[in-house]
Amino acid sequence: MGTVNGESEPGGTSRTRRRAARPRQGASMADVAQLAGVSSQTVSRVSNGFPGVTEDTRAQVLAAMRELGYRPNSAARALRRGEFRTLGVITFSLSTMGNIRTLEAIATSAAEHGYAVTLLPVAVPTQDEVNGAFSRLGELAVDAVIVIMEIHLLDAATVSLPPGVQVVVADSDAGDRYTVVDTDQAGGARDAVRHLLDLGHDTVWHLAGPEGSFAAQRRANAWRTTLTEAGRTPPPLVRGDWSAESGYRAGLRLADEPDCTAVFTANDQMALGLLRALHERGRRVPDDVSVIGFDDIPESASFLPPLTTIHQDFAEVGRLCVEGVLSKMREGGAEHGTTLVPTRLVRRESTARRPG
Amino acid sequence: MGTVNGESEPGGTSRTRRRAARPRQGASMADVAQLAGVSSQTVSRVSNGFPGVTEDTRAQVLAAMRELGYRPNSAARALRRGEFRTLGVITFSLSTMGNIRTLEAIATSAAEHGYAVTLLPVAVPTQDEVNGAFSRLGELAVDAVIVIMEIHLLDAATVSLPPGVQVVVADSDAGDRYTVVDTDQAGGARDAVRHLLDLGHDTVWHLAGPEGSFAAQRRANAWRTTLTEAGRTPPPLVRGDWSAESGYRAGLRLADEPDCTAVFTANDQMALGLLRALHERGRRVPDDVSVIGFDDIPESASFLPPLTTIHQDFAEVGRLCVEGVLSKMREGGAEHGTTLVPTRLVRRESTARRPG
DNA sequence: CCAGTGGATGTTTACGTAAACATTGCCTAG
DNA sequence: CTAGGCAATGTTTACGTAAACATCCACTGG
Repeated sequence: MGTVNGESEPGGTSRTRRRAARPRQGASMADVAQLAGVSSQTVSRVSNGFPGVTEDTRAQVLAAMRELGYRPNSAARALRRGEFRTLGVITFSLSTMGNIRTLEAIATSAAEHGYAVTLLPVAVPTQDEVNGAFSRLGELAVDAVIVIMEIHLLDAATVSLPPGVQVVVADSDAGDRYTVVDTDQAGGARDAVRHLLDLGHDTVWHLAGPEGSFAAQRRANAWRTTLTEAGRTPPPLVRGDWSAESGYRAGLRLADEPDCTAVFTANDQMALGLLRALHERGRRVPDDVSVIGFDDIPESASFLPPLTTIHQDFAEVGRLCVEGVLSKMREGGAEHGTTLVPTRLVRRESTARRPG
Repeated sequence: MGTVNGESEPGGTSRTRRRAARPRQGASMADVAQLAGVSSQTVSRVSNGFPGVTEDTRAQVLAAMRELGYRPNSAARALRRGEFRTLGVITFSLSTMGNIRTLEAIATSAAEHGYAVTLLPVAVPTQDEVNGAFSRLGELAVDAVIVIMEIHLLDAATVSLPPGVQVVVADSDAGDRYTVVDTDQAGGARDAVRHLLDLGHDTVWHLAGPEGSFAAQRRANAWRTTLTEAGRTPPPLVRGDWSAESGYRAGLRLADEPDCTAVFTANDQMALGLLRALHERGRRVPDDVSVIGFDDIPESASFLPPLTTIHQDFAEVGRLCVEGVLSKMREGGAEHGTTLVPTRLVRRESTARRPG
């Protein structure tokens, strides 16, 4: 390590020593300016694409930049401009496909706006962990934050944000306290139930997600409400845990319900398990039982039969999160509210008119 | 825009105007220092937990920090220290489970080392896009880069990194040109084949991944080599595209091969489809046909029957990427090489002794 | 009793950039 | 022909932090 410096050489100027101490520094504006024979301000103008520079001068500066391999120092930029051009994303693990797709869309959309994305993973969804993520945030180089997290975790956290840092929350329904972007869970569930009622089914069974999940709860509520409003009696709720395996177990039970001709499953994975159980029990889909899912994961088009489902536009959610947080930054807006992203019914082959 | 300034007011000092122009700035060290009645250097010492500060003074400074809601400005810090404490991750979309789990482990591990993670998504895996990501990187506030990408995409790219930025590549086999951390694909495939041979099967069929994938290629090569070394004749290769649907189609074909008693599938999704096809054709697993997968996705334990598979430790890959890149930064090492993360055979119920 | 020592704290400075202001020189209108 | 104006470029300064160096003071040992 020490051998690199060559400190034994006595004549080293302080400049040389500094360089040696921080070898990763590249060329600065001053270096480029000197080589190009202009002032550093002109280099800055070229670097930022500002007007007021002759074509000749610009070319000369660009040449010098290339020769020195100049890269603007983003720390100095951020310090000078007072902003980092970076968005922080707090998310509880990347375990669900929806979160990931949302994150991906956020990253892409942020890049389009010239923003980078910094990830703040929360390993365990405890209150402490979430609090920790938010306080670490204070020291982090971000201008705004997007939280992808169910609201009950956020609720528990003592959220204290650095001044001037805006927040948008995805996957939540706390529109009264935060700016929220979310899929229209209720609308999607309503469309699913209505689709089955329109096909002539007397009622619709529901295979719900776990109790802890607000998304599951909202879908279940909308299912119940829609049935009640249509004058039907909601059958007993069947609960899974989002997994295909839990859908399979639920399916074995539902296969034994003779008057069960239509099932709305709270996600596609559980629908997959359900399809398998019904198939094993000799209940044909869609001839005997219609099944509709939720999410429209890539595989659902390849299920047997291809699954009718409710498409969620995660990409749009991510995009709106970014736009929302950027506009809040510009306008300093503090007002809350929820932006709902509509779902779309995707008709495939797992639903049909009521038998008989 | 101009209306915000209130420029008509004549008496505004330049200081006031500056504040108004950048309202998001919080308290600085100077502010804390003034309130605490100490110098800003002392605040710096407290902020960084340096010794040489009386307990009294420290308490006073901390109180002042709390009162003003002081947060260190990370841009100024980065500028001063010459490093960002941030790792960049370049990845081609977050479409595969493996990449995501690796990314998650990277983020967690980086956080443990006091580093943040910035995401550089490459929307389309074209040469231009990859090049673009690498050049954007130059302006980005990162000290080092981890690339999660198959090597042929990286190969095509004209990779020019800013000086001093170290790189580690995951999911690749270019150990001669980069520092690589990867799952031991060949070892895993070999274990899978040997497991089936040990169970008495004459030979092992292989349902491979798509031709474009190096991971698929390495698994297929190891499959062939292991069979040949054991003196068996490799059956014709069957190719899928990683999807369950392609596994199902392949399964329908394999079900008609009477001497196919053992199949090594290049991933668990295809194994799922294969299981379904075999079930439909009345070929019992594992009684008639043994099936082994690769990856050990969470669902595979719930397949019917639970899938014997090769566990990939994505978390370990991510962790090693971070450690590797950090140690390269410390030591300025330029030497390349590949670190292999071992796989593990997970015995469940889809494999059994050869029938008859 | 005083020089010496070392811990606590203060002062100066530079990091690289870009805003604000200053200067130069050429072109045009009167 | 010259004042005025504008485009191109240069100079100064501050952003917030932390390293390096300077200072102060209390205590110790001879």
